Amino acid sequence: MKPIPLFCSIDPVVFTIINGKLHVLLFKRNSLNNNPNEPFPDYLALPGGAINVNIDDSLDLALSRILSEKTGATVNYFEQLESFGGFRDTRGWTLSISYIALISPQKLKSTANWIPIKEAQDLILAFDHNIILNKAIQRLSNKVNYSTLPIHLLGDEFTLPQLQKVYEIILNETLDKSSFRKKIEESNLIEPSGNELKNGAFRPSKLYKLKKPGIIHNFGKNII
Amino acid sequence: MKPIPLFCSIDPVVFTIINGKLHVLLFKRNSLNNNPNEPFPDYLALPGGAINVNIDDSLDLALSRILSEKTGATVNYFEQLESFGGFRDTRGWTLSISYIALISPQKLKSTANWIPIKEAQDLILAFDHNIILNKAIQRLSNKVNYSTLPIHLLGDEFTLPQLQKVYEIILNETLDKSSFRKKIEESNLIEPSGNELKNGAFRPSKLYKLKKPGIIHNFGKNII
DNA sequence: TCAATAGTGTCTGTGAGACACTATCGA
DNA sequence: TCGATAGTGTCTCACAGACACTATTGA
Repeated sequence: MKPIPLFCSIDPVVFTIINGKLHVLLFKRNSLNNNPNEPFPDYLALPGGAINVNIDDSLDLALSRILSEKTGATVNYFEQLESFGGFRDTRGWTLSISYIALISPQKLKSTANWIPIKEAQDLILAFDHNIILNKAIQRLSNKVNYSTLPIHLLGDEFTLPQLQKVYEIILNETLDKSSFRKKIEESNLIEPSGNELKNGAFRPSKLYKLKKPGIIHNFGKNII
Repeated sequence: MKPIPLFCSIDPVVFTIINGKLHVLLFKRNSLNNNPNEPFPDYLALPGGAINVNIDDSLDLALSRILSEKTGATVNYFEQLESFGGFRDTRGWTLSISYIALISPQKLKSTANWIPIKEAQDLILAFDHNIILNKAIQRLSNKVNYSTLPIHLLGDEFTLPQLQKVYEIILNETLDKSSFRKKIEESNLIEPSGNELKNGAFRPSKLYKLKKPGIIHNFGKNII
C-alpha cells in the first residue's frame, strides 16, 4: 500500500500570567465573508500554523517560526505536548502537533488575545482545541508540582515572593515560605542578580536570575 | 501559502523483559534486491508503519493496528512519546510519531526480533531511530522511578518479588523489600488473585493482578 | 515608632529506609 | 532439621512543614 500524505499543523498552547491569573493565547479565526468554506468562522483557536517543509528543518523550529509570526516575540520555554490525528475538521484527515509554551508578561505587546484559563475552558474553541487546551492545562499543573517550570512565566529577573505567587496561582494552594525557598534553593538553578526590587514601605526583595536559560529542574518529590 | 501534505509514520518502541534483561523490538528492513532505492537496506528499525487515513480513526488506533500486524499481539500499555519532523531520510521531509509500548514476555510467540537494550544502543539503526530509541529509554527509566509502569511488563498475574525485580533491572539498583511493598501497597492498583506461585523448596509467593487494566499510578516521590 | 513584607531559624511529627524477625515451602 | 525465599514488624534518623523570629524599608 502506498502511503498517503497528510496535512499537518503545529498548535501551541501559550501560557502567561496577567494580573495574578493564568491566561492562554487565542486568536479569532476569519469570518465567512472572504471564504464560504472557512471552517469554524469567528471561533477562537490556538495560534497554530502549517508546517512549511521548505523553511522548517524540524518541528521545534516550525513552532518558533509560527509563534514569532503570531506574537512577534520569542517564548521563554516550550515543549511538545502531544500529537492528534483524525477527521478533526471538515477538510478531512489532519494531524496536529501540539506544544505548551510559557512566556513572561513583560514580552507582551498587547493583552488583546490573552484569555483567562477559566473563561477559555468554558468557550467552544475551533476544531478539537478544547481537548488540546485541557491536556495542556493538565500537563502544566502536573509539571508545576514537581519542577521549576514556573520560572519561565517570569521575566529575566524575578523575586522569590513573585515565584512563590506563580506556584500558588497554578497549584491553587498557599505554600510555606520557608519550605518553598528550600526547594528552589536545592534546584541550584538560580542565582542573585545583584539587584533588588522595592515594592513599598517595607524590606525590598532580592532579584534572582536563571543560571542558564531554558532549563528546568525536577524535584524528587511533589510540592503538594 | 497553501499547506503542503506530508508523509507520516508511527514508530513504536516496544519493550519487554527477557531473561532478566530489558529488550526492544526491532525488525530488519528489506534488502536492495527488490528495490534499488530502498532506504537503509538490511538495517534494523523500529516496527513502524504508515498511517492509513481510510482505516485509522486516530493515532492510537493506528498504533494498535500497526503493532498487531507486526507482532500478532496486543501490548499491555502504550503512550505517545514524541513527534519528529524533518529531512529524516532520502525520501524527503517526513514525520514520525513515536510511542513507547510495554508487553509481557508471555505474549511473545518468538524471541527472534527482540534485542537487548545495551546491544540496540550500540547498533546503527535505520533513519533517526537511534534518537527515538534513546528518548524512549530515557522516558521509561524516568517513569519507572515514580510510577507503577513496570507492572505492564509482567503478565496478568505476577508476584511482588517479580515486580521488584523488574524495577531493579530498569533502575539498575537494588531496592529494600519492605519499602518497595509499602509503595506498591499505597498505589492501591493491585489485589491478590487468590493464587500462589511455587518456585522451589521455599515459601510460595502470592500472585497479584491489576484491579483495572491499562492504568498506572504516580507516586508522589521518586524511588531512588 | 509602626506597619508591612522579606528573609531566616528552630522545633517537631512523620515516614522512608535499614534491618531484624517470622512464615512457609521441599528435601 | 535445614536452607532458601516470602512476607512482616520495628526502630531510627532525616527532613518537610509549621511557625516564630529577625531584617529592612517608608512614612
